Amino acid sequence: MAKATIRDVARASGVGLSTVSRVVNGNYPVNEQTRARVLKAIAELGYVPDAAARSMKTNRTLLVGIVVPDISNASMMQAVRGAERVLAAAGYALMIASSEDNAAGEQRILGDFFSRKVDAVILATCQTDAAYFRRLQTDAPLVFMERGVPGLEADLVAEDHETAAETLTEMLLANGHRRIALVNGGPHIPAAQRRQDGFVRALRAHGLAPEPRYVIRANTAGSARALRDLFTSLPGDAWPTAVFATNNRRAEVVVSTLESLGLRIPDDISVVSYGNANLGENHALRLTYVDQEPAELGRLAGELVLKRIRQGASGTTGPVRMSSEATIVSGNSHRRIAERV
Amino acid sequence: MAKATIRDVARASGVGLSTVSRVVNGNYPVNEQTRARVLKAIAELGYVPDAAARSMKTNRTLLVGIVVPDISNASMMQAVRGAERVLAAAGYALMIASSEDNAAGEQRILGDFFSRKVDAVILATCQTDAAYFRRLQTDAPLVFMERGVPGLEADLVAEDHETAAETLTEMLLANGHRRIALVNGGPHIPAAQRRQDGFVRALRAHGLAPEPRYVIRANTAGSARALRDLFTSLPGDAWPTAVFATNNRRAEVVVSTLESLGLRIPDDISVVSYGNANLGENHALRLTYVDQEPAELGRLAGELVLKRIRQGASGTTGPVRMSSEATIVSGNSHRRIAERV
DNA sequence: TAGAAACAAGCAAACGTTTTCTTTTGAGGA
DNA sequence: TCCTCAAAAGAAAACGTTTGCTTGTTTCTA
Repeated sequence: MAKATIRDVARASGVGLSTVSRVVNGNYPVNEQTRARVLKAIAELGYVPDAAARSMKTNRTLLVGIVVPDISNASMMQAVRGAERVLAAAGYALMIASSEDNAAGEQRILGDFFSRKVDAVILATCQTDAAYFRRLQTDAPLVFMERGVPGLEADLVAEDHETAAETLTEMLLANGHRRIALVNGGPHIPAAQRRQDGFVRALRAHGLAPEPRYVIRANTAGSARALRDLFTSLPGDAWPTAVFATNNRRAEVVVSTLESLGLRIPDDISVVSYGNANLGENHALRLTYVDQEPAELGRLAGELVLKRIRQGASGTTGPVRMSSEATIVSGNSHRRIAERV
Repeated sequence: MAKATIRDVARASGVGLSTVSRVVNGNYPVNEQTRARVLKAIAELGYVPDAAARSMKTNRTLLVGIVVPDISNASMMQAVRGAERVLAAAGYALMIASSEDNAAGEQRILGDFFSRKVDAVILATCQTDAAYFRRLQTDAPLVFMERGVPGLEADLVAEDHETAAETLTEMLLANGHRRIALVNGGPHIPAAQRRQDGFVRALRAHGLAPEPRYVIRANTAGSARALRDLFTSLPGDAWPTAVFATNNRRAEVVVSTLESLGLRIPDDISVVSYGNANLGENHALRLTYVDQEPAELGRLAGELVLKRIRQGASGTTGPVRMSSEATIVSGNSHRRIAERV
């Protein structure tokens, strides 16, 4: 019961090696009777084809590598799960490694993956060396997830921050809000910038200009302070009627800051967020937010990878950019207000 | 620049194939001069050994499979991360797949892993078929994580629920508490039973018997109701002075139930928990809890796997059971009370 | 100076498949 | 009855390594 090889099966069923191979792979016609004999032998010997030998001949490993900055980050892992679902269904297994948000680590991992001849790689990169990736791209399909590389022509699957933020802002505007505060991350964060662009675009579409006083850009702790300052420094009738927090951590501090100022949500002020925040089991508030659906993102990445693998070197369609559609989950943290003249 | 083989390197540097192999693997002495020549050729051709061919000869893939029920479960993934760290350092890559808490899925995955000749498998199983696993064990080291299989002699890395619960209870007792309520899951959950055993053991060690009225066993929603009933049905001087919630979800409902009863934590009642609960960004309460340290668990699993791989078939030490040490994180949700006579 | 030991490096045989090419077999048509 | 043709199955050559065995070249000892 050590390890049965194709040879053993051939001997046991009295056929040649090629016949066994054909039965296993089913890519050539084989007589029904002999097929049955072979299958029986396979079952009896518990034969399982050796993946290494097989991929040496076929040059395919049925292996897809995936690199993420942090393997314990929940949203990343949901994306991985989405990708895993579609890849596993197609017979691909997933190799995973975490770069620990470290360019050197990422390169080490990619080197390992490529020496293992993965059929493709999904990559949430933490570096921006376009030349490096251009070299890699020639070896196997490379699909970027979540973060792209400036100046690199490559497949990218990422949420559409701008449109999502625009849609959410749109909704506030449609609910009569005109003075909307944006609590956003610093300008060096690309995603933050894109979300702000969407926010501004929605305002502009309504003929409004973003009011600089209402736009906060700071780290999470700074955001809390700035928001408090905003409310304490302005007269009540100049207060924003809604606050847009651009990520979940910010949403949490926004809620607690507003509550500590004695404002009730949504009666006194509406709050919406990009991404769902955890307000705690007991909080009655259910946030209105843009659902990021990382699993959907992963699914897209997985399907793109499959497509690329099937295309092979041929039919080099140009790089593709895909986004999951932004959906808004409506909670009870916002309300319609009377439009002011 | 297609794909350089060892043959190309040999030709380019004017040596035999074996010499190149020896340079690459460094397991045989080779003249310093020729080694330099070979290394130069390797660098120039961008030669990378083919993992498939290599593992066909060596029967090692440097691949470890890991199966979890849910790839997006945070604590599982922290464990995976812990394992990944130590395995990556030893040159092993990780194949991951999620069984979706489904025995058939798990077997499909394991079949795939074994046909890929993984060097070992780490498994958070969701099935209990000991015979099935006994067969698998002969193929490659199999280390169970978190959940074991009754009746199976196998390596198991799991938290020591009993000791951890005992230690936490111990701490309450040392703080003068004598009437401690346990809010626990149903009896069919093995981990719940073990935690309760630890709880009881600590009480016994102090000459106390568990008071049945104080022990709640129900699902999360039922726990909330039962706890409320407990307090409304008992006279105030028979109330527990502390509540031990056996998991994070329960801790959350325990806190909200107690608060809704008008009890202040920790002034009126102490609360401790097995595992950290998320009380929300804004809650001033910081729970006292047993830290489960899943990453540590993963690290242990990874190291055990490495040990098993190194042992090979030889030195079959009996199956090992390891646990991470239980550490208590002390928050402000409990306090010392005056001992009663 | 001759012979033995020590060291370097090459040859070739695996490892377990897939696949091309060839052979065998049986059936159908003339 | 013979020939042709299709279908089925076998033989053997890869795929890119590792490694046991062998050969060739030094260097040291006597």
